[in-house]
Amino acid sequence: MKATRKSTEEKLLLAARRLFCRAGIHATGITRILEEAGVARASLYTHYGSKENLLKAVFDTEANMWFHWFDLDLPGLECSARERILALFDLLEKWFEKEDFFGCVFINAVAEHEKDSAWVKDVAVTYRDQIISRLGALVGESGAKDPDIVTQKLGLIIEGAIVTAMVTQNSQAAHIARLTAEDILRCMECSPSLPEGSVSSATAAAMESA
Amino acid sequence: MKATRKSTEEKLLLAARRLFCRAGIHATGITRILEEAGVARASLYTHYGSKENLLKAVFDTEANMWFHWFDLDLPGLECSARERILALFDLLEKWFEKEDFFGCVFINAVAEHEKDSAWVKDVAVTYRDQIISRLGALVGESGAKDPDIVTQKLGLIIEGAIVTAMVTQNSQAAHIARLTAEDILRCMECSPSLPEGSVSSATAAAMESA
DNA sequence: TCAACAATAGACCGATCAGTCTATTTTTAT
DNA sequence: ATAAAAATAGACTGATCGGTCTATTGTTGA
Repeated sequence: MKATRKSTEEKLLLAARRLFCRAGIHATGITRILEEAGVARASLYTHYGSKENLLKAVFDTEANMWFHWFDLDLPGLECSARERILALFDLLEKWFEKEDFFGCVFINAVAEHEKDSAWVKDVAVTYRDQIISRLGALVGESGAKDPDIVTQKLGLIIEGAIVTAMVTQNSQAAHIARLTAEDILRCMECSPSLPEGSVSSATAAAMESA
Repeated sequence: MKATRKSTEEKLLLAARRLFCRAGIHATGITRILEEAGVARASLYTHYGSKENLLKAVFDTEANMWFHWFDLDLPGLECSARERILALFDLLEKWFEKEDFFGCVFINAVAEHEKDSAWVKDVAVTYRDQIISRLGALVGESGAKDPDIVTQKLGLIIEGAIVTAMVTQNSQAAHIARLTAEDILRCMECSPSLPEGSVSSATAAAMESA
C-alpha cells in the first residue's frame, strides 16, 4: 500500500484502460479520457505522444496482469500443477468481478480494428503467444499425455470465458470455464475419441447456409 | 441456385457485413461500404436510412445464419442428439474457413460499443439468448443429467472458438472446440468434481494484482 | 528567492465522418 | 415508346475527432 499520489501518467493510463474497454477504442475520444483522468489535454501528449501510444501502454499493463498471474501468483501456490491450472480460473473470476471489467482489451481491440495488416492485431497475437506459452508450461508440468492439445483447449475456454463474461456481464462464466477445465483434465489420459464414430461425413451435406 | 441479379439492398448488406467484421464498425466509413458494394451514396439512405439501421440489418442476417443451423441444418442430420451437438462444430469450422470470416459481428460489435446502456449490447444479448436456447434444446435431447450446465459449457467453448479463430485467423479452433465438446459430453454423467479437493481457498491468498 | 519544470485551460487546425441535396442517367412496367 | 421509379455521381453541411499551440499557474529544488 503506497501512499504515493497517483502520477499524471498513471491517471491517464487507468482512465484509458477503463474507457477503451467500457466504451471501445474508436468510440472513446481523447477529451473523454482527459475528463475521466482529470488531466489537461497537453499532458497526454507530453507523456504518450498520441492516442495510439496510449493504447500501446494499455496493452502493456494488461499483458503484465497476465504475466503476474503466471509468473508470481500461480507459482506461489503450494499445490499440484493440475490444481494450479484450475486456480487460474479463480483468478479469472476475481477479474470478472471487478466493477470495471468490460472484457479483454486485446480481444476488444482486435475486434474493432483491421484484421489484415494492422499493428493492433500483431501486438495482440504476440502477447497472446506469450500467455499461451506460459499456460503450456503449466500443462507440461501436469504430465498431460498430449500437452499441446490440452493447452489449446484451455486457451480456448479462457477466451470463451472472457467473452461470455463481457457479453453477459456475469462473472459466473469463470465458474463454467473451470468446470469445463475439470472435464478436460479428467479426459486428459482417456481415449481421444468418443465411443460412437465421427459424424463429420454426415455433416458435410448440411451446408449451403447464407 | 438463383440466377437473379443481386439487389442494391443485398449488395449493401453483404459489403457492410464483411467490412464491419474485417475492419470494425466505427472504423468503417459509409464511403468505404459504398465503394465495396458498388452502390451510390443515396441508395444506402433510401434502403436503410442510417448506418445504425444497416448494422441492425447485418445483425439480423448473422442471427439467421445461426437459426438456419439449428432449425434446418442440424435437425436434417440422421444421427443422435450427441452427434448433432458435435456436428455444430463442423458447421463452425466451415464458417471459419470462409475467406471473409473475421469473427462474429455480435461479439465484435459489443466489444467496440458502450457496455452500459447501449442498444447494441441489448440486441446482441437478445439474439445470444435465442441461440443458447436452441443449443439448450439440443442438449436436452441428448439426455444430459445437468443440461443447463452442459449448455453453458458448450456455449462458452463456441464463443471461445469464434474469438480464437478471429484472433489467430485459423479455423483449427473449431476442431479444438469439438474435441473439448467431446470431453464435456464424455464427462456429462460422471461425478461433478475432480478426485482431488478444490483449491479455491488456497487461491484466494494470491490476489493483489494490478 | 528564484529559476526550471510540470501541469493547467482552452482556443485553434485540418481531416474525416454521417447524412442531405440536386441534377442526371438507367431501369422497369405498361 | 414513354412515363414513373430507381439508381447514379458528387458537391455540400455541421459536427466531431486527434493533435498543436499559447499563455498562465503551480510545484520543486538549490
